[in-house]
Amino acid sequence: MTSALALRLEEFTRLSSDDRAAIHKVSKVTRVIPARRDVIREGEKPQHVHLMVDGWACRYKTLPDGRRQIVSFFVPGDLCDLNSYLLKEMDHSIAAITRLSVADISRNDMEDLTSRHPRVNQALWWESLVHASIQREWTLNIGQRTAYERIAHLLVELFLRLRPIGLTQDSSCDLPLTQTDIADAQGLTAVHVNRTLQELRRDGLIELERRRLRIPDLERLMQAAMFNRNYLHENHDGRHLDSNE
Amino acid sequence: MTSALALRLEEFTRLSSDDRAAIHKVSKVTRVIPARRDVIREGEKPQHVHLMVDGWACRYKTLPDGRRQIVSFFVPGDLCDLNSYLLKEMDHSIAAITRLSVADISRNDMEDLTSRHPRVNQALWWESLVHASIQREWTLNIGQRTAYERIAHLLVELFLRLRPIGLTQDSSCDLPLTQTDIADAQGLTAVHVNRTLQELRRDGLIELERRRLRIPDLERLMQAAMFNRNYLHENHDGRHLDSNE
DNA sequence: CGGGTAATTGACCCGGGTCAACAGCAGTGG
DNA sequence: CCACTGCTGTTGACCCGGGTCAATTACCCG
Repeated sequence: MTSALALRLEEFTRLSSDDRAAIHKVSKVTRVIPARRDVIREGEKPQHVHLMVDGWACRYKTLPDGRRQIVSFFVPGDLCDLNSYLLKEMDHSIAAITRLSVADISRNDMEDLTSRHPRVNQALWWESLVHASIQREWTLNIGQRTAYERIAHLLVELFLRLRPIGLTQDSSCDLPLTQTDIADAQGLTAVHVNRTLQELRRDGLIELERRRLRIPDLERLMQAAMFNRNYLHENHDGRHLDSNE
Repeated sequence: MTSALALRLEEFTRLSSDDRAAIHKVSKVTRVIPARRDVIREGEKPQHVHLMVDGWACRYKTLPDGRRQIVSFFVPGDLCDLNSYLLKEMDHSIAAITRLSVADISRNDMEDLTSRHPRVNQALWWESLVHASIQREWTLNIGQRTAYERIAHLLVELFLRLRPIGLTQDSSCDLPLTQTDIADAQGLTAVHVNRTLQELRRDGLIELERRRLRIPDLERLMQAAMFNRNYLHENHDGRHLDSNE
């Protein structure tokens, strides 16, 4: 079975079976974290690259008075901060949303992987550029979109991120987020998220219950969100690489 | 005279005079852009790394209906997206705020610099991690802080970023942003920024006129902003490198 | 069945938005 | 030197999206 990371990187470039094997080797689960527990906390010293093998997680920051902002979600195949060992301490925390299987990859293993597999190396950098781009889109999202657009946008983004790693079925997917999670991610309150989700349902844009999301008409939801796919830098089969040299 | 980029990188690590010379060579201004003009636009293909040599710029994104979000500010010594040539097209635009001198660095020159100067290479990665961290802090800022806190936070951040590159004088600095710029960056309206700046002045936290900012008591302003310096990952003299191996 | 978390609802409120007028000031051209 | 233009900053009156508080109602799981 192909690892989520390999599937993800193949969004950008074609990998050899050798590349895939190397990725597989590095995707070995080293820790299983119960839902709602921290993976690593602000202030700690980053030692490893964390690869999400299975389950969902989020990055969050808090203010002294307890206000909390989720700044990103992680799904399988995502990894946090390639080079983070350069930093003295974490500026944020990472928490499991579901039960989470993580591969803690050492700096050495990472260097092995990237130096022996230039294609993978490049794909990893692409991955981190995409994450930076997502972060910018979130800034736009929270800064400019209305609650209705914001939530629609988030749902589309997550759906599109789950697709290449095989975690969607047709027009639906699991969505383990609580309304409070969505609220913390979008700078809203849970109450307002609840009301806005009802509006989205009423408008026939989504069906959502029991942690299960269905998007009857993706195009229409994207329109409601003013969703512009370009920020995800989907590449497919790496054709672009050849054309960009 | 030392280039802003070198000063910036020396926040992270000590550079040899050889390193500094290499940075200097790459900091040659290739373009001067009038204030308020785009440096590069969403949809274009990124060809170079852009190094801000002199003047201010911003990254922004827009929605189809014209809403605009500034997602970052650039000051001298900042560079955009080390590896952006991996992407097919820009997901955002960059605009000059003041008259702007840019060094467009080719992929080759970049590779020369990084392969021949490992210290610089590492420092550049640190730089990009810090930018990612700033982006996350902005998400927190817009998502959770009040207008008053937000603006205070932005002013502190900019002041602290200007300091290592020698663009502050004691407790003051030039601040070429208009109130509309601040509004677009913080998800507010210019009207509200105006009122909030007045509050900040009234509370004696800032003096601001004619594009000149003075912060009489930085500590107090930081407190008002709930400013936590850790996200800037200031390192000083690179002592940490030794301790992290 | 009990206890806890997540979702929902209602009543009310407020931070910040909108709209519109106006003032200050810099640069330009005559 | 002044009039003109255009941007930036300021102010006032009014409004609304989303917040707050608090009570219920599902669910979930042992």
